[in-house]
Amino acid sequence: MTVPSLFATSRRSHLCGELRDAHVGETVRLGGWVHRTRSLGSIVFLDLRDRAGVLQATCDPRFTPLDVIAVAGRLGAETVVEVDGVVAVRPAEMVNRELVTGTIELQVTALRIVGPAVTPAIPVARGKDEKLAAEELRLKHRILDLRRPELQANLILRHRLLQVARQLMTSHGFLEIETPILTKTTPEGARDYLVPSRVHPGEFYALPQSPQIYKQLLMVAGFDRYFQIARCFRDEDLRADRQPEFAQIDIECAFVTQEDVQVVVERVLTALWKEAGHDIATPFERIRWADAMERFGIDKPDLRYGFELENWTAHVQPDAASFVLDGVAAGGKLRGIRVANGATWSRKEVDALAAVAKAQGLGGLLWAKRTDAGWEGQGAKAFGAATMERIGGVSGDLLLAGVGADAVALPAMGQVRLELTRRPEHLPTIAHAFCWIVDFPLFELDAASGEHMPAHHPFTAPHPDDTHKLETAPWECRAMHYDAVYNGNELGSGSIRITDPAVQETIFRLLKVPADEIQRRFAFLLDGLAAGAPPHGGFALGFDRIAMLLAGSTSLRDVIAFPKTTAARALFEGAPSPVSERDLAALSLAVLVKEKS
RNA sequence: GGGGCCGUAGCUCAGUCGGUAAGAGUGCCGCACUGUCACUGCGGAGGUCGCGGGUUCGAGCCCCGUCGGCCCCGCCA
Repeated sequence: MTVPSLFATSRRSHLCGELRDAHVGETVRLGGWVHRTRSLGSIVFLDLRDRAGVLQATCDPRFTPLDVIAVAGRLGAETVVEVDGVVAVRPAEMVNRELVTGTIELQVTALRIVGPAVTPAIPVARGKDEKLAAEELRLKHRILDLRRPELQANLILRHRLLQVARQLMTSHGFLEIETPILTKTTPEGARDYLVPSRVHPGEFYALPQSPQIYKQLLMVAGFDRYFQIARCFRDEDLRADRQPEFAQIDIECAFVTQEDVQVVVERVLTALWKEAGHDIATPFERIRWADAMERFGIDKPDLRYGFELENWTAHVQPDAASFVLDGVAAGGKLRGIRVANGATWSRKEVDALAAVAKAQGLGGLLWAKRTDAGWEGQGAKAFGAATMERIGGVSGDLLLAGVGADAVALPAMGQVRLELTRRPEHLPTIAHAFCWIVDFPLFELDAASGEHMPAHHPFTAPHPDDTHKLETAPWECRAMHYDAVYNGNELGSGSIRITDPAVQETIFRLLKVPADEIQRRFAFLLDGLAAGAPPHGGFALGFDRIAMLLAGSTSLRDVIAFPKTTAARALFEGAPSPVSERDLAALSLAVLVKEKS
């Protein structure tokens, strides 16, 4: 007898999928779902499935009562059964190498149907080339979809990652402290989910967009190192990598510098990647925000690829086309990308890239191909021979370029670069490319309103070297704000916070937040800062996104048990849904729009 | 708020130029089968072509609207 299974209960001895050669000869009792059946008449094979895997249970008249074989032969998929039997070695020629349990099988002696199942609306067991059901159906019949080994593996991985994060944080002296879900609007700038108060008619709680203010107050309260796997809610339009509710590994610590926080975050990420089977190197490369924009045209560069942006402005010669000269004279820059072996691209392929650049607001994408015969292409004409000479290139090169102000040309060329990295012939040079983006601007211009907004949130401390600019040139201030970036994905954001009430007031003044609004929204934070606040800072990691990346998936829905659709609906449970007039009245609410029929 | 793709049997899909009777695979039901592993063989049932309107002698196919799903922009860290 081997060691008893962790999963043994009064009704079973093991999980189906945990049995191995070492269990051969043991009499076991199992419970599981009928994954598939193969009835040969007198012999029936059942694939029994549970969260540990699939095991073949064999019903054979040599060891199985005939009435049991009869029942087994008519079992429908997804029926829950309990079986008794003996673990046996399979004959050598009957081994199934595709199953972890493929060298053994269960010789069934008894079988009970404990959970009859209607025919599943979408299949759980799938053949090798069989496609998944439409995602709409998978979300509607989520319990069936969740039975699929792939999603089981994803949620099991997610669990392990959560435990690793908790363990790492705890071992570094961080305290897990929960903060309210029913709270007050927070400063992230997304739309809030609101919850009406019954006892205070006309008043609403907001669900937290993050525990930002609470975690700062916990520092003021003396808890020194805090973390939480925090649920956050943002009422914005969704994407494959955005859900209306999501989890953050939320971190805050006192008496720290930016580097202290980064070390902790690097340790968390190292532990998480390790748990998923990857060894990564620390410290991560630090890239200043301004440099990231210059080199990659984006604040979350994918460092697995080259194609860095080049500044060719100084190469422009007087014989270049007038729109190039005018663009440069107006303060624009010439930003280019060099694609080795790109000269063989078709006009159609280049035009597709140009469309990407134009969609980003660039006037047009200039291109030039270098062949043995020399330069060709509209870009070569627009620049002129002298400029092309100075830009240089070797035969086979494709040069791509855009002229314009940094605010337009850099992001546009950054998107062109991203398109280049997506081409199948461009393979990543490394698997895991982490970096820190540091020295973000404190403010950014909001295109819609023309007003300055906090680049991160209004509690982010100005960079100490720029604090003196707060009065003279505030929009040039850099911030103590840093992002962790992985393979072109933003994993999280953090900052050192303002602890000087005078600086905080200056920021609010610059943002034109009216005094009464400051009082209404942030008094409890400002009072906290006045009550003796330690220097502090923190970070928030997007946990779902990390789980998605480590699961090798491209959608958050694959790592969330019950996710929402892109229209923020829950198809499985049917939320949101209308409520009765009575319920509305109790909340002193009235619905203005007609219900959809 | 905007753009794109999709919606035909339980599931995955085909359905040509608008034309007689809307098909396949799988699943489901029935029968046979003692070593299968996406078992096999034979037989059968199964359709509001998402929904509503329009054009037409005639619509799964064309047009308008609408609902739902996915992807993207805006928005959102």
